[in-house]
Amino acid sequence: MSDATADLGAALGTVLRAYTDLVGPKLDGFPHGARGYHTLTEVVEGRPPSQAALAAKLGIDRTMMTYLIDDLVEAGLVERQPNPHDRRQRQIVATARGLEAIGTLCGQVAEAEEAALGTLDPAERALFRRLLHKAAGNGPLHTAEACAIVTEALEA
Amino acid sequence: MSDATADLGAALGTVLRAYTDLVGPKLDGFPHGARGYHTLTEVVEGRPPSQAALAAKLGIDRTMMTYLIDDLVEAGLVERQPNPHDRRQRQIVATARGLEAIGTLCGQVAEAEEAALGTLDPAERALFRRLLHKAAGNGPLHTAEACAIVTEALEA
DNA sequence: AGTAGATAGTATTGCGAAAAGACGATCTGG
DNA sequence: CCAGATCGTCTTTTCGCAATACTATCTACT
Repeated sequence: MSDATADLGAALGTVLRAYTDLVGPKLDGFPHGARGYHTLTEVVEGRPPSQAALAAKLGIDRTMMTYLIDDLVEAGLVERQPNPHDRRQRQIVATARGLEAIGTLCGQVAEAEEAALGTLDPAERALFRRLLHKAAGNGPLHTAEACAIVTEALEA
Repeated sequence: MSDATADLGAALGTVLRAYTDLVGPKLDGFPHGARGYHTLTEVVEGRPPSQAALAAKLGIDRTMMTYLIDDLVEAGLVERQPNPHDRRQRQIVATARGLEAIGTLCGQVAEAEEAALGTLDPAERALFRRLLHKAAGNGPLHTAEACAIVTEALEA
């Protein structure tokens, strides 16, 4: 038994608050703040997703995704492209400007994230990230490539 | 550099969603859901806190705390008691019924929390909890006592 | 003492985000 | 070819939450 302390939720909330407090300001001008940034990140890695796929992945309603994509398009960060295989869907692809934005921001965001884990020493932070990713059901560190993908794409 | 993957927020959100999806139903009838439950938990451990202290700890506005406490009082789970040292404050104390409620629920909540960490094996879950608590700035495992405190108090 | 400023709790108001429902377009299975 | 499901969009409604204001009380400074 021991550690099943039943207050995981409270701690989770506290850390999430630290996250939004520290990361939020870095993403101030960004369309929908952290949510918009996460969306763009999700667009970059992997195949161009449909809006429904994005909504499912980010856990938001598909009716919201419409407006979110609207604003990302308006900011010139992504484009809607028809999917030839299914004309109901719109594939969301990042523009050059979108890649550039991530390239600029991901460093600052990573920095703020580190600060949000301030009470953990570096080794613990890395371990925490690893466990968190696994808990989120993402591949071991499959997400680590987001920044790499961007910088690589920018060079091309 | 290595692991500073800048998507801690997304993973955090995913895990939090799993948490609310699994724990939420268990706390369905509870006054303000998980938030009310966390509040009551906070009330039980440590000295009877003021409403402002609770609000600060849980990261919610003090204007909300009024209604939250109102509903907990109405449900007979806590009481407002004047603080003799500061007559502006109301000390929030748990009633017998409140203790009983936690005693009944904390097991179910802990179970649901474990499920929310489903992709982690038991050893990883314990480690994750430990790191999360430290990241949240709570003492090493100071929170582990909540359940223990309750069961102890119920025996008295 | 006495006054000014801060803090605790409460009541009221207004706003903005998000879900619900409906709709046309399109795909899939029988 | 038809029924049902899915995708994206639009409209409407709901509701949580913060901002504001007010009273009572405490604290600090002079």
